[in-house]
Amino acid sequence: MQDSVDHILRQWRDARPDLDCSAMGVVGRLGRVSSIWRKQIDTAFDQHELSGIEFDILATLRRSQVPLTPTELYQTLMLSSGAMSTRIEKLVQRGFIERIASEDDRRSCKVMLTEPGQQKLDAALQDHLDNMEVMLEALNKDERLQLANLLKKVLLHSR
Amino acid sequence: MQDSVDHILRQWRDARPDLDCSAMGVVGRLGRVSSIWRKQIDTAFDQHELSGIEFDILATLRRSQVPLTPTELYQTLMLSSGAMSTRIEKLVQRGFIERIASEDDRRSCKVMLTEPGQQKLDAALQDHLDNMEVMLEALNKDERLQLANLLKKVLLHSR
DNA sequence: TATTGTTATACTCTATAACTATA
DNA sequence: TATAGTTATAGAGTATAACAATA
Repeated sequence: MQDSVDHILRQWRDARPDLDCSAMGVVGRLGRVSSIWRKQIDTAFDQHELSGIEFDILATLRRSQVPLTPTELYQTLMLSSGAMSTRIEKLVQRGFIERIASEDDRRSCKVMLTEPGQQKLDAALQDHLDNMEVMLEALNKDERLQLANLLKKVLLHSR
Repeated sequence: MQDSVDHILRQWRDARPDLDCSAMGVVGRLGRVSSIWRKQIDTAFDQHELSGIEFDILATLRRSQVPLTPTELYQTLMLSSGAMSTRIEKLVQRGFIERIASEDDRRSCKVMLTEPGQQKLDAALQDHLDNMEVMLEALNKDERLQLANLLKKVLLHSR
């Protein structure tokens, strides 16, 4: 069975038989899966009127179980402080989070999930989990574990 | 050995012990690897003053070995016609591609690599291949094949 | 002086749709 | 009428840096 990457690899073999393009078989496929999954994930978030980053902010707060500062959030989610401020403000306006002024340091604040924010996240999270199960349908339990372990190996090496 | 996704999974287990978040172990890791690799790939392209899409356009023309129409290019690379026109014009201005008017259909044209364009692509491609070898360092031959095959299984199921 | 968080600015990239020329 | 390709417009998202308040 041939996929789109096999087709590309064949074209390269014809056009540049001198090159070893085997790495593309891995990197190219991972990029394509990521792109397809990204769209599918965003479609699920769309139904809750959340962007991927808005979901990530709410989810980070939810699983931490404690309020976090904007600085902690932008460092965790690898965004600039300015981009995080804008995102936070939009979520505040929609009533999903609140800023709580710090008592020790009057420059700082903590960002906390509101009750509607938690409900919004929990609903989106459930759909997200269901969605991921569909995305993984092609693989059985053992293959999922294999894939996770190979990716973990790459991650631990990259860091 | 624990990676960042293990940490997130542990947080979810504490905050929402009722949920099965195991799919995140696969999908989350794939997203992270993709994001890390994407940056590393773009860094290599940057050194040749090419964006990822500009590289893709030149590479598509190179491995096809024949001129392609803008329509074929935007369908292959999944961009809008407008976005493709803009990209093509920039590459024409830099002398990497040329538009050849069609003789049969005067609305249409073919996009062809110039000699400098081919040299630019070949240089960027060599660096890209070297770069991918580094990205895959963590995995041996057999593991790379396993990873490619698992991803291919996902791809064939998604299509 | 340094740091926290916000705001203003400018930039990149895109899709959409209007548009021209041709089929 | 439909199609190929271009152009104009507007929108989303970002990083950067200027900024105000506080440490």
